[in-house]
Amino acid sequence: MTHNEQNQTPEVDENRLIAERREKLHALRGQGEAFPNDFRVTADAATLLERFGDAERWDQETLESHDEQYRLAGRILSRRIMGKASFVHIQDSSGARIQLYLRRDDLPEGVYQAFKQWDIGDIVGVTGTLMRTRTGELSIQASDLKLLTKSLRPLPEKWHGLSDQETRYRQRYVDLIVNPEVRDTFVRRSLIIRAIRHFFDDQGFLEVETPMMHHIPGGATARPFVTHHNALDLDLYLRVAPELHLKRLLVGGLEKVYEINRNFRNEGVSTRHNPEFTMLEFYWAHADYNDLIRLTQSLFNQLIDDLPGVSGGRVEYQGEIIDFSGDYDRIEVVDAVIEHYDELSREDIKDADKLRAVCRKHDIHAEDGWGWGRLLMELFEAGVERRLIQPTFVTQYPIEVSPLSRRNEKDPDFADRFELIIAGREIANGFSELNDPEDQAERFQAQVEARDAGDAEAMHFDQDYIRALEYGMPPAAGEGIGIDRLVMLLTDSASIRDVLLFPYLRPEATE
RNA sequence: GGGCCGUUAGCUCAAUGGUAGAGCAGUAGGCUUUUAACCUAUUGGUUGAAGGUUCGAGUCCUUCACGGCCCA
Repeated sequence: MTHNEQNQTPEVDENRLIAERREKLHALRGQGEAFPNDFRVTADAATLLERFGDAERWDQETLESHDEQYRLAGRILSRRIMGKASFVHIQDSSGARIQLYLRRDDLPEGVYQAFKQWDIGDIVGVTGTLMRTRTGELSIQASDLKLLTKSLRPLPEKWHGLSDQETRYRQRYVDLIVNPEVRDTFVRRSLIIRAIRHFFDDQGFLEVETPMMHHIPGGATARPFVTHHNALDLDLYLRVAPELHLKRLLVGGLEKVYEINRNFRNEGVSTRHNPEFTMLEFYWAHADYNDLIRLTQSLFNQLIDDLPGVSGGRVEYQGEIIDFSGDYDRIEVVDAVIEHYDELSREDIKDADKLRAVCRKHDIHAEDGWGWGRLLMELFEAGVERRLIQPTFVTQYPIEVSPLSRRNEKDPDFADRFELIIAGREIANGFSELNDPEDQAERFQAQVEARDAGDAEAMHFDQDYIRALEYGMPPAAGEGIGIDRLVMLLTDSASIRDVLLFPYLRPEATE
């Protein structure tokens, strides 16, 4: 028995197709270097198709006189062998597919014979000139061809491709090879994140990195993952949010900071939740939540405008047209709830018994220990949130559910906080920051009491954070934007798994 | 956590409780402008796992695993 059960057992799914390819590989080993790395490309498929794609301007005659040699490397996706000539489609690093025309007599001695033994999935290097076929497809007429990597496993079928969701997520590398739209999604994700960085850099924010491993989890109400440091014999938590560290930086005088990084929350997995996910958080001294709203709106206006394929700030998401242009609607939580629940009036809002009764009436989950603030939010989430399709800033959240936010000066039971709701989902959450160390200590204490009463998501008391506030944190505002959910919106993806290269899945059953 | 659906050849899918099949891929042969190339022949299965019912189970029942969708 192996002493490391985590490591995979040897391959057991070796089938006949793989065995045949393995034999071809063994033959290759006998003929010299089987995995050469001396082929260098001079062109890529997308660029050639872009530049020479116009069939009128670049007809066969013009291409012949162009007479330039190109070297491309890519994976064979399909083959049509017609005796002493063949057509092959390869897909290269650009993601585009280009056809090769191979004629025995154009290639060095023996190359064509060797090629006929190669397989779909093999990676090849081709040297040749451009041509246009009788049916008008821009192709490369090969003068040389080299096998760069032998593929041992057959690719999914050329026509139906790979559609099994589980295999697509588990073997994303195969999904990326055969489903071009998957590649497009992740290219777009990268563009979005780059644009966000660019925006914040432009606004004078400093990108920082704060710890992923915390002694005291904090910054969000969520269950953390626990891990263990062996040498120090110490339990550590994977961070649920970077908030408290970023605000320590405000104390330290880094007054405009942002971080784009992973958070980890120990909760269920669904089409909207992955145990690890990417969050943007940014903090801005001498600004309040109204400044954040303005900044967020300009971020979204600009981001969506610059995105390829978007016009007029409109994006289609799952059949709904979402308009990101202009100013977004604003509504206070209380107004939204009163509007939606006829039986509630403004005077009832701080009446927990009344709210609890309304929850019961609408079959909304409510726990005994919850105060009016928490109940109000349950009513909001159950009845209102999913109806907010167009971007909407929902403002003024109860203090009970906002343990790190600054109190509203007119009604200290509420926080100067907002969430940006789009397509019925929370996309951003921001607020004026609480920088009163004594108030913060009391709020931590309330969280600890909730923990003791059984709320596993409640926060811990972070003494060092209080100490930092006691040195004085400048008045500030801060915000978090869920990158995965944003990318879902902007790639029309129904599931968070479709915007994560390697979404979390349970381990595959072994044997 | 609950409900519904799914898991059959490498891939995509069929198969009234009664002989497990097709297309693509593969293999062998033919074909020097094809493009889901074509023509001929042909290989390939622990039907997710384990039990049960039955003369007989891919199909019915139970449990489990994994996945999808919805709900909390």
